[in-house]
Amino acid sequence: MKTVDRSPAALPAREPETGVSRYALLAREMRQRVVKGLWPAGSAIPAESELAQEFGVALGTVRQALALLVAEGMLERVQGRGTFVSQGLSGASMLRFFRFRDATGEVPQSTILERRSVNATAEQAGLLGIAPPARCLRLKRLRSLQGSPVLLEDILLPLPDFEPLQRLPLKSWDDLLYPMFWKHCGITVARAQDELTFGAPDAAQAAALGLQPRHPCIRVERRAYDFAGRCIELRTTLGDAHAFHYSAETR
Amino acid sequence: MKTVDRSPAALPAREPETGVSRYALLAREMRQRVVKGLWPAGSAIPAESELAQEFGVALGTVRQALALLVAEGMLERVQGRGTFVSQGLSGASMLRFFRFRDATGEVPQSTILERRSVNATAEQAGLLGIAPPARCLRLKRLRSLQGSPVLLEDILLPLPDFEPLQRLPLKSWDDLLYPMFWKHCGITVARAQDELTFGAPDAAQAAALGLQPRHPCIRVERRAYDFAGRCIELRTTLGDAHAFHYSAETR
DNA sequence: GAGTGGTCTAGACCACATC
DNA sequence: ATGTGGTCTAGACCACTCA
Repeated sequence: MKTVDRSPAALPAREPETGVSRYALLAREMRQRVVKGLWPAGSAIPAESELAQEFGVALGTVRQALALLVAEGMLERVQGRGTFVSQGLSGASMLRFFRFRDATGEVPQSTILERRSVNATAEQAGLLGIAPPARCLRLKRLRSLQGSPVLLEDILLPLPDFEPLQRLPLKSWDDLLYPMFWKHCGITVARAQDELTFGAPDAAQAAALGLQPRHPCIRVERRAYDFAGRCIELRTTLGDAHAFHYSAETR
Repeated sequence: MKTVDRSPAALPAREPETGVSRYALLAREMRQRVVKGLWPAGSAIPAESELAQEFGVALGTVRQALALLVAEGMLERVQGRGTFVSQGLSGASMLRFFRFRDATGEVPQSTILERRSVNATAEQAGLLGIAPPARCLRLKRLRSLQGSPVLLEDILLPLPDFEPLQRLPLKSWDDLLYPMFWKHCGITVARAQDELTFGAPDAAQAAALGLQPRHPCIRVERRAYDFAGRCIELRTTLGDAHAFHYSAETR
């Protein structure tokens, strides 16, 4: 059987050395461009045809790489308009773990109870990937629906990345935190990992939530990451266990 | 600009009438073949090239349709071997919502406490899509780890589909239910929807779990569906809230 | 109308599994 | 050796968005 003489070059489907496919390499390169800020969040990336030309591959190969990054949540495609770098999670609301009456889809009001800079514990510093003294911004935040407190949050953000939030007047804080991360600190939240457990609040926590001491609560421990995979937030959220309601699908 | 004369026919990318793409139509057809049993669970479906020939489309179009069904969990592809119809969920273990000490990854032992045929309530019949008198098989089942009861389940299965389980000697029941559905009733569980809430057990339930009356519990309400989208199981599971532990990712 | 992503074709070669 | 899915090419046309 004769082989076809392809021009300009008959490249193998995979890198012979590493065994990594070409579209996977493309995806890796484009991921780097987002992480390094060459393609900022919200901006449009070059058209498929341009990318194909730049990387010297066929259109279909570029599309395969793009599909990977779309599945990861890093890119978003809009027919007729272009391909855009994701702005990251906007809310990732803790409210999805709860169901409070007469409050479906509503954004709860936020009150910052406390804002201090502290040294993270060794464990926290390890999770955040920062070295001692591991300076952090610590927030205590109460979230309310129709005037009633529903969630109490304890948030740890590494400094100096979140320095702008240290000075920002508490009055000008928004109800949603992640858009503020982006607006004031240029930080995008790409992914959040939540661990739910059952537990009781301490006396102060119960009081802040308007609950009896030792009232059963659900505790959500969150770790949030940026597109580089770096942990950029540690958060503990407490809410009334009787309001707990979560829906999970398996397939 | 001249158009290329493609043979044998220049079909449009979409059905002009419906606006549905060709690969979506292909996927719909193949989905039907699985639902109707023409392609039974676990069997290999025809090769890509055969499908392309049968449907009169290019290979890439077939691949696009297959990718859809793989994403749905209906098909599984194995390089070099072929494409197979999924056997469905094997476990979908309730244990993923809990963390009992010294028991990670272990399959809990199952004991059937009760097996009766009952009439479903109107609500249950509606969910199961069956008409009155809505005969069902009702199971009460205790699941234990290292001899200690951990989960109490109340399961409702529509008759006559699950008739074989009505007669099967309780001794020959397996620890996992879904493989039994398939083995004895030919029913595949494609998808399960779980709703988690907080609540207290009644006296009998607490006793069965070896807990104090009113001990805090997590309640899991499950609806399981086959590939045709029909609900084929209603289940309520109770477990100690202190053992509750769930991990959720947002991206 | 120009530019974007979405769909589709008709091939080719590569890597893997099985006999 | 044969057959499978996985990767890749170099085109074409379609549907959508926006200036």
